[in-house]
Formats: sequence, structure tokens, C-alpha cells
Amino acid sequence: MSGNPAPLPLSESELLPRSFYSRPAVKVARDLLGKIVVHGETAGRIVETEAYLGKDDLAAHSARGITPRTQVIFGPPGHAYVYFIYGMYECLNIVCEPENQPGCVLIRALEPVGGIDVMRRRRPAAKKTEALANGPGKLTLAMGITRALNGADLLKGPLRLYRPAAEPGIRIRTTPRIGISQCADWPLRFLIDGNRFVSKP
DNA sequence: CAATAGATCATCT
DNA sequence: GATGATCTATTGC
Repeated sequence: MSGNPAPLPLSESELLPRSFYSRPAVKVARDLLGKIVVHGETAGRIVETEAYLGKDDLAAHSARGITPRTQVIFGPPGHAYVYFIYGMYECLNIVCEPENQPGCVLIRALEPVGGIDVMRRRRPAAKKTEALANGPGKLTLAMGITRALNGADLLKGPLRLYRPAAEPGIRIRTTPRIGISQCADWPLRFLIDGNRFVSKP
């Protein structure tokens, strides 16, 4: 019974409640900035997110309805959607919106705050701490997040999200999303302005 | 610095 | 059979 040691001063922190996730994806994406992701020995502060919406958002995996892959996006909020991309990488999303309504948030970059030595071992290509988790594929490698966590409940499972005890004031910048061709100009990417750990400034 | 090729496979047409 | 919510190494200015 020692599966998930909390590496942080998380004692004062709160686990994000289901109601946090049961809201529009755009709001959740903005509000996730500054929150803490914990998995195993590693922890990271979310510094960059992207919102993926319901049926009008053709860039979203859920745009063409429920498939084996996309069913968790239509499920209850507060679960992980982890998918495999480019034959090589995995990306972590947070399912939001009420059940049966599609919508999720892609976590694009983390500021490492715990288990940094473990992250370095998993990411030998990263020469600087800034590069450990400054991209959707990099952060899943650094934190050991795989498709095995697809559908995991963020309130009960091995992967959890916390509101830190003290949230410093941040300035949020909004830009178009990265790496998509459809709806490419929609302003649905959010990042902490001036943070060194975002994927692209 | 910027641009680009190559890796590599689940998913959906 | 083509595509993709990416990353790294390499090449070229």
C-alpha cells in the first residue's frame, strides 16, 4: 500500500473535485493552468493547455462521433483520455463537460516540480530542465503516462490533479492551437505568460 | 537560428 | 492505404 507517494507539499492542497471538470472545455483549459499533475513519484505544474470542443470542432477527435477510441471523451468528466499518436508518442487529455457531451483539454506542457531526477532518466534527450516536459509527447514520457491510464478516474486512480495551496497570480495568454489543420485559427490554446516551460513561447 | 526528414503504428476511410 | 493534437537529429544559412 504505497503505490502513490505524494512528492509535494500536497498536504495543504486540494484534489480537484468532479464539478471542476463538469464545465465547458474552454473554462477548464484556462483554469487548469497552475494546477498540479501527480503520477507516481513525479509531479508537474500545468503551464500550457488546449481545449477541444464538441461536434463543431473538426480538429477534435470527438468530431466524428463515438468510436472505440473516442468513447471516453463522451463519458463522465474528470477522467483521463490518453491516445497514441504518430506511432510513437502518447498525449494526455482531461475529459470535461457533463457526461454524454464531448469535450476535453490537452495538456501541452508542464513545469516539473517533483521527481525531476526520475524525469531526467526517462528523457535522456532533454539537456535542460525546461525540455523535460515542454510538449504533449514529452510530458507523458517524463511522467510515465501511457495508454494504460486511458479512462482513469482522476479522483480515484493513480493519476491525480491538485489545486496547490498557494496559487501565484498568473497572466494567461491565448493563441491558436498547435499542430492541427482544421479550425487552425480558433483561439483555444492557453499558456502562462512568460513561463519558461511552455512548448513554444 | 530555421527548415526538414525520418521514425513508426493505431485509427478510420 | 493515408493520416496524424509529435519529437529528434541533421542540414543549411
